[in-house]
Amino acid sequence: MAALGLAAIRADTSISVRVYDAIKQAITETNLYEIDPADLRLDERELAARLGVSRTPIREALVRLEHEGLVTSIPRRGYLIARKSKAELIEIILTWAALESMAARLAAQHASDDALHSLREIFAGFEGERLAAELDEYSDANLRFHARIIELSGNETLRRTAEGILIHMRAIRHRTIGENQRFERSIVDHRHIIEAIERRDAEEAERLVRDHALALAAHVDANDNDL
Amino acid sequence: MAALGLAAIRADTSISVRVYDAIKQAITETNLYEIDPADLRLDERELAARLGVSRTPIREALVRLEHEGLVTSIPRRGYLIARKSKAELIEIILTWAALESMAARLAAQHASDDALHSLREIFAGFEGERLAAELDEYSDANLRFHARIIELSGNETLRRTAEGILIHMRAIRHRTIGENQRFERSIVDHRHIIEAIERRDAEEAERLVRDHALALAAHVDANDNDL
DNA sequence: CATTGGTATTTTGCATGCCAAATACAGATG
DNA sequence: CATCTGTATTTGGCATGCAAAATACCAATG
Repeated sequence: MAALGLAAIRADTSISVRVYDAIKQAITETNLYEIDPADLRLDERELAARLGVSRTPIREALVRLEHEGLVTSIPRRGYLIARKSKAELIEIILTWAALESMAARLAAQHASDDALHSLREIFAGFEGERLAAELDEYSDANLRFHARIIELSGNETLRRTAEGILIHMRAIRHRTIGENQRFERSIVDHRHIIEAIERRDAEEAERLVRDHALALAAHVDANDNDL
Repeated sequence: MAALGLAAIRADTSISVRVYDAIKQAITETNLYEIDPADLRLDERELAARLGVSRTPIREALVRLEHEGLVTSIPRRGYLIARKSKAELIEIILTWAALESMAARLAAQHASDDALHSLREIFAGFEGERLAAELDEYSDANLRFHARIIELSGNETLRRTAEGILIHMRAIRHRTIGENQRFERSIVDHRHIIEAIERRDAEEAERLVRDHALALAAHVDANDNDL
């Protein structure tokens, strides 16, 4: 009986988490900086009507999203999609730098060789001229690389903490990777990071990841004045 | 008219946030590791009755608390106060180490001299024998010190991210500070950290804060086997 | 006596209704 | 014509009701 190895069926897709996912995805896919400010407003009743549910799960989802900083609540006025100022974007990058650099340290110390190998695979196929041609795909790989370092730390608390910030990093990457020759610098940095982790040099891996992120912060600070 | 300097009255203490605060405080003040496991259960109706409100704000508060990791939700079963395993406590300390060390770097770079001065004031009066006598107060000062470093970073995103972890740190501190001669080591570490920040040595401040936290993690790992 | 099957009870998840706060707007007033 | 005031409308906050899921309990059966 117990030999069957059945996985528990999870009917845990409650309406409120589906609403949460739907709103989160909608926000992620929208370029927040090119839409009418009036569209930033999230009307409970309208959301409920469009998703075909009542207002209760909508409100629960909005409470969660507010906690992640994706929406802001104005008491008695409702919810707005949160646009980040340039100063806030820099704060986000620095916070991410803190978490990812610690993750790199932990990954170098504890992750298995097999797990580390997955880091190289992310960039497999992105060599030389292909890089510039498929910038969009590279930008995705870029994000996956940094998220993977967090995962390799094996620290679930760290991962969950970083998860709430990753979505904001996504928006930043898409807006900065295309500029000048940042991707050349980027791919060199990544190789050095991988090498440091693979040789189990925790201090160096931590330092490289932090400096890589700090450079991004400095870049956003110097450019991107249209935020 | 505008000369009166009136502060906007904030009726923003909605019931749901007051419920949130009340439950959070109740959890914080309880020694989770010495109570009957049956008392870990949070009954929506009971909470609503005891706080004199309906279940709606209770649920909103619980959703927030779940996001912070203070309670866990079991679908269709309700909410439980989350007890942390020893492994989870170590994860929490390492995550805190990541955030606080970055905060120390930023504080050394950007905080004003006046602001930095507040770091010394926290430990004013804790000298020599008074230390051992009033361990409880020292433990509080200890926490305020580390929280203050986060604040001095001037990074609001970092502060909010760390806030959700601080409450777990509180539980850890209370359980470890009393052991052997940790507080002697602790107060020396703190002095070095303050000095590094004051002399604007960002790299060293970051390193000292991180190592201080890593030492705590190692201590919990080696001792505290009764978790 | 152990185990299974069914029923009652408890409890969460969602829907809906009401109320109060905030805004928008129009009319009045100087 | 500008401004102020009162009213209507919109909208979020909370209470409550209902249904489904999960458990607890009990009886029936081998």
